[in-house]
Amino acid sequence: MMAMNGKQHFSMHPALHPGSEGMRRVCLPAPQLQGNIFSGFDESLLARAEALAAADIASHGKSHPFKTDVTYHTMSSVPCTSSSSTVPISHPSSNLPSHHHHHHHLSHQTLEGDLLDHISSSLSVSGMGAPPDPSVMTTQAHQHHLQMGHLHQAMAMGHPHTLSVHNGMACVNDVESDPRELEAFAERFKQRRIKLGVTQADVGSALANLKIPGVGSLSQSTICRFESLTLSHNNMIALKPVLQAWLEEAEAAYREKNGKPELFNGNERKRKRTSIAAPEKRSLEAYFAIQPRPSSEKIAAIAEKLDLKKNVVRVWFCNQRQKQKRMKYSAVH
DNA sequence: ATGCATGAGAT
DNA sequence: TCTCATGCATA
Repeated sequence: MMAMNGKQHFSMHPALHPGSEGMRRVCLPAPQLQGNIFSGFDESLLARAEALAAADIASHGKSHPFKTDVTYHTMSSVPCTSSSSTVPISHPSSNLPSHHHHHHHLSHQTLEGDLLDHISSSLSVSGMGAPPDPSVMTTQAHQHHLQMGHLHQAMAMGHPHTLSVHNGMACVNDVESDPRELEAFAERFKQRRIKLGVTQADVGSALANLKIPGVGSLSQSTICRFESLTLSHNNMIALKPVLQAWLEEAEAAYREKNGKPELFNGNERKRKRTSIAAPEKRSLEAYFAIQPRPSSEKIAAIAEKLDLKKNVVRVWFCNQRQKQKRMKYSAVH
């Protein structure tokens, strides 16, 4: 069940962001300086990675007749339907279909296997979704929230509720929410949301009805990710008060038998999503294992080898990094 | 529930 | 150009 989807209000990006003063960043994310250990010879490692990926494919016994299975559709962003263009449609379609040139000089001559050892180990690590390099994650996912000053302000005013600030030493003055607290809340939230018979999409739309300054609607995706804790720690912290506010209001309305005005629905969809074929994806993962942050040149090279658009590869790496950082069961629990 | 993408702001 | 918060489209 996840049929109806109808959200399109937005307008919370600018307000949600830190603003411009120094109200946040009490603690900065851990500086991820890794993967550079190979900087000297990552070129060859990249080549090896690909070879490894290929071997991996073979070992899986499902080699493909043609590796150029890239099945990306071109996205045709249809402006908007005449009626309500609430969507900030202004995508100048920054996707310039720069046709790939053919002049790569990436020597992928698998020479031996001395390096394969540690490559494969790192491969298996990242491939299995294991904790991504503790040196980068540990601190990152624990303490530092304070992000949307506006949001917090609004929440604080609307709800003298307070959550839990009984700590020996408070960071600054913000709500101290540890992972467990969030996890618990997320679970409660989902449970009660379902109890109310409201879908994730509904919640997202309904948020706009809260009239909280700087808070607009959210998508089903975001609500879903909140419930499953697949958002960054900061994001979770920021969204919690808002969702909590909604929950309280919704339950109050429920008791009064007041059906919440569900907003409207009516969204035209027209857009195809790029899909990277399994073989290519495996290669990307192999590359990522040894170099999560390839340079522009390397990205270009990889893109060429895999016959993917450079931008697609770049975005893939960005998303991969994000996933690696997202919460869930990070470290401290 | 998740993959690929956009955009604003930070570097 | 990257990071981060989010979203559309889709499995």
